[in-house]
Amino acid sequence: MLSRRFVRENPDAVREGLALRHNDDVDVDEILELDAEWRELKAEGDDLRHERNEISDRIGELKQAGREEKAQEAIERSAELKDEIDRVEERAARLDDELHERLLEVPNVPHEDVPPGEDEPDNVEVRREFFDDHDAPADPVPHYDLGEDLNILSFERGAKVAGGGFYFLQGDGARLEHALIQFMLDVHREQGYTDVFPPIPVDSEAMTGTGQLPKFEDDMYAIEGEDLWLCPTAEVPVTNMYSDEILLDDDLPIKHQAYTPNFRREAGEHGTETRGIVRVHQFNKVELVNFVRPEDSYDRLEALVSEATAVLDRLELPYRVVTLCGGDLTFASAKTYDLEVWAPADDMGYGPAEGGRWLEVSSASNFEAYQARRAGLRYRPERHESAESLHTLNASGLALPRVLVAIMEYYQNDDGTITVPEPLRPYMDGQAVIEGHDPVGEAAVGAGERE
RNA sequence: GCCAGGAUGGCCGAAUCUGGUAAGGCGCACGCCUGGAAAGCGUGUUCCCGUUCGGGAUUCUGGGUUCAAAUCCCAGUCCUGGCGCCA
Repeated sequence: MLSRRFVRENPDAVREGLALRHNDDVDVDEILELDAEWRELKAEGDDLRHERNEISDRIGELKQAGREEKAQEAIERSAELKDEIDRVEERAARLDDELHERLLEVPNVPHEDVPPGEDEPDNVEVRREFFDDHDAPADPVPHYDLGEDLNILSFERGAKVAGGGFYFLQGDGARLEHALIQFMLDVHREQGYTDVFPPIPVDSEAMTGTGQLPKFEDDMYAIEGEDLWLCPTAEVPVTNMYSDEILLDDDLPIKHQAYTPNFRREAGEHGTETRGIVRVHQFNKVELVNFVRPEDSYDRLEALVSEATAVLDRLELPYRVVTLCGGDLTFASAKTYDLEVWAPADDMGYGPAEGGRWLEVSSASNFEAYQARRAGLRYRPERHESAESLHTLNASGLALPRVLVAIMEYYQNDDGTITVPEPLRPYMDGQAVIEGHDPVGEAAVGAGERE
């Protein structure tokens, strides 16, 4: 969250940031008024308390000296003050709570590099890789059809046990998923990342620390009867793992990677564009989380993008990097780059001239001190006596299902098989081609092909 | 789940029984001292308000008793140990 002091001293910067985001839910003037009123009441309450503290000290002295009558007078005065303090502070506390709640709903102020714009089409392309002589099949089958043809994907069975938006990976499909996870973890370990495996349920405090709560409650799965939510992204447990701690200057930068399943309700997000495994309720992801000194965070953001794209580079999948415009920027982020992989099968609106479409597989964001302030993440800078907020960043490295989509569509062969990208083969006992599996059960027998 | 013990500053730790200035140590920063350093001495090292200076809050959290709570009472959270259950 933004600090009270920052909002008080830079209201115009906050207003401009909101305008760039096309956010008109936040009323800065109202917040400033609340703040001014709260400060006035706090000063009043502090003065009253000061007076009462002095009287209280005197009572002790008078009692010691045996001057009961004087002491009794002071006790009466103290009781009067107590009532007055209760009145003033009750009002102050109400304003304080209100102010806190309002501030939790103020998004981060975008960095000056963030381009104007309302939505996806306004994002600015930074670079594009592997397009010059790409090797996509002429007429690729969409992953959802191919996956069921090969019996490596089953949506019906997923829906049977958990409902729509869940799916089974089967046989080589599941193997490819495992291979990708291990491959990504190995790539990032080479880049200096330390592995962590976090708890999957997270509490409300953690969700508030990274900014998912209070605004985005509807996107999360809640666990009934507990103050717990299913992890929507490893960003939540990993960023909060050092909450309310003070790290040493020597500890920084910290680079953690975490593989976790992620759960999102995605209410109202179903349609042709999300068919298959492009937008599902549960997906695996390797997440990169950085804790850095404030002065290093923008250099780190650039490096983070390279660390995430290294996976696509090694897989030789066509992709591009875009800078998100103000309107597309997420709540807690000051600047974000999206990594979009090319899925050639479905020619949809959001895609390159070659056809197909862009699929976001990672968002690399600098949150500056926004999350650190909410989560209580601090460090002690060298040659400073007191602790201050550090900066946090994260990027997916990468979200699995969409990478799987890209592989299935980009590396599919004319005979309906899929070539396993070279770097993944060591993780699949050297297997080079996914040929699919025979269907299981009576449905297979009655499938019609035989005379 | 049951029983017992515990939670004090960046860290360690005293004060809790017996309510009245949160001791001391370590680390770190600044200053003094020094040719320079070490040692030593002093100041500082959480949050909030206010211009220096000051004031307020803060002993896990929330209530209560009291003129006054780290201290007494109630509830909760977490940690440790023991028992139980369990992949």
